[in-house]
Amino acid sequence: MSRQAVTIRHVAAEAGVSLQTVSRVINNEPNVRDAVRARVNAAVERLGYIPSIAARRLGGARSYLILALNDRDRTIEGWRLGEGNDWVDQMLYGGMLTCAQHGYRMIFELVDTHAEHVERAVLAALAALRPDGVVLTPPHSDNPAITRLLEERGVPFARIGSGETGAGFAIGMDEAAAGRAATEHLLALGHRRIGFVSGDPEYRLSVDRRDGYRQALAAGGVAADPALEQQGDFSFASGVIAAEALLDLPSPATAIVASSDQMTLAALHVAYHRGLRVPADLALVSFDDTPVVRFAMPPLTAVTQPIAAMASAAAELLIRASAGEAIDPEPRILPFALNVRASTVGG
Amino acid sequence: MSRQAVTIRHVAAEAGVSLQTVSRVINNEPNVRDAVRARVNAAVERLGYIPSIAARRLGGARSYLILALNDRDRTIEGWRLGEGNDWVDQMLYGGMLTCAQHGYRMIFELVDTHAEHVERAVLAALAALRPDGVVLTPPHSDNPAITRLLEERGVPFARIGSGETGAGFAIGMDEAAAGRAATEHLLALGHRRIGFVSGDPEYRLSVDRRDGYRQALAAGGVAADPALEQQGDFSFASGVIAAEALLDLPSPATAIVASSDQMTLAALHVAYHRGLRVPADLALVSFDDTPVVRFAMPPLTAVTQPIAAMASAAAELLIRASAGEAIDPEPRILPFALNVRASTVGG
DNA sequence: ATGAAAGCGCTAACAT
DNA sequence: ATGTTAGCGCTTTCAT
Repeated sequence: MSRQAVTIRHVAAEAGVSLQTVSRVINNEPNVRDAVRARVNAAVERLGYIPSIAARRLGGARSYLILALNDRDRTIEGWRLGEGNDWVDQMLYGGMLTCAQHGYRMIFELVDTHAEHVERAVLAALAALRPDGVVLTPPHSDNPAITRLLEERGVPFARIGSGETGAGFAIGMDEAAAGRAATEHLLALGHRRIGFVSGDPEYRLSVDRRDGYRQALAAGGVAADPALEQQGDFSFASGVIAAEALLDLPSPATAIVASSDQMTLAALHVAYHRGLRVPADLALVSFDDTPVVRFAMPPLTAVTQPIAAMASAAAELLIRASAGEAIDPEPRILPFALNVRASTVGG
Repeated sequence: MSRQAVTIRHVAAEAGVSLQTVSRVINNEPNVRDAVRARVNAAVERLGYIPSIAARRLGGARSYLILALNDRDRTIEGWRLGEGNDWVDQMLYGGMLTCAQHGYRMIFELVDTHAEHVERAVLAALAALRPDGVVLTPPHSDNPAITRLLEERGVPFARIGSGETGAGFAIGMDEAAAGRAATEHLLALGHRRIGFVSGDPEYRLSVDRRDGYRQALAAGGVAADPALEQQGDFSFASGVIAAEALLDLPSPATAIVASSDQMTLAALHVAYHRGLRVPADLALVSFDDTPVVRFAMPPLTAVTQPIAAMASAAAELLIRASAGEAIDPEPRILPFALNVRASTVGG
């Protein structure tokens, strides 16, 4: 299939108008009489005409492509391990479908945030694809090397999971509020020794969630104990170490909030091996709410990130922005949910 | 960013050669002196030149795009439910990375196999993207409306999970052998009343797996009992019904092979509610080996589909085929694995 | 409201 | 071995 079956030229001939008129019709531009418009649309329908995205990009200013950039190492590791992390799926769920609704396509790429030449990788994708917009996911969302480059180039972009102001559309959830909600839930259940396992500090949300935890303790009149705060990196292994530490304290934690499902699963694992009952001896609250938490024994209470909704909002904003619409640059804060399950109540 | 920053023209000027020579160098074509080639490559490097994929498609015959087509309803349902099905992830894992290695990109699209106009949807994607190859996944792989269309158009395509011969590269695993292996595993453990829950009959593999089950029983000298064969559709709900039926038999099943993780999880669920111990009272073997089986209690013995490997092979074949290479049309049968876990042995 | 001409960044076919 | 000439299928001026 080297030549396109039906081009704008065929449609123009079929409808008896110029190429330009066909172009106007398929792009919903003004200055076409209704009768002509109908005639062209009929010809498009009859011939089954679909514009070539390559030609549209080359001729005009738009590519009808939205580029989604994910962290290479973490994404591949997730795929390789098959831990059930569905970040990518949820992003596609929200992003792809919204793009499709607007006649756009989402192209998904992996970029290594740590490479000396992040810029090279991003520039290569920009040059090859010339997307109308770029969706950044953590930790790219707060990577100044990337955001600066996009800003310089004038490419509209969205930062998912970032509450920071600055160039690009920030779309996130209130991570601190989520940290508070998780902690308040445990306080309401009567817990006073609540441990917190934070995530990779490279991720801004790791700090925000921990701050929420501290706020909730303070508001609940519970003195902060630095020993109850452990540093993790989202991984199962780091969760094991953190949980061991929290349970080895002279006055051990009776509840743990961990910043990722894998770390919470690790805490569950540690509890099991110590003969602790969950939630009776140790209550657990997780973050992310990936599928595995529903299959854990007991199922885990967890904070849900609205990933699909964030991706959808990002795509929508970028498409409107690239169409020249002026858009409110304020950060969009999307609601999270705390799904209460048997790791904190009943069981 | 309406105009491209650096084009082939800039490179040509920088290197002091014609556009054509630059084109030859970036496409690794012959008839360029080493000295000139080096000069051009230096200019490319210095300017950070990356060819526009749109221009390449328009000018030449190749788009450097591989299109992967998945079933719309099932994929979206999987995303919505968040059951942990990682088919899409594994496909991207194998497909995207292999494409990237060859300078290609994989574009992922959803097509409803049931629509009266499947052809319309596929044609639209072909016309808009003009991919160099198409990867079909079940149930598209065996959908004649799609394969015929691709064949007519001369678009190279691969059929993942299809053992059937015909146009396109068939890349699958030996589903019957997998059904046999699962059954033999149970026979070896002494089971004689082995139930089988098949998947959606629209999927060819559903039939193949069941045939393998029958073959293993026959080879093991166990008489087939039609009551031990239940029809499911891959879903949890259908698995519950099937498991209830198998356990309600006058002579109930002591082991069940179910054609999807969700159906096996359903059987586990039913067993739990009936107070049956797994594997002591009921042994379970699953198909797919998605992440959730590792988190089930007990973890499930399961057959692993080599999805990433199949997607990788598909991408590789299509890229080579679109480069004009003559390729052996024989089906590629990739190895599966039976991961033995506590739902059949020990506990 | 419509059309004609030019050109986007590349590659194919044809020179040389 | 290298350069020149035409397009590819659209959108963008600019005319009318």
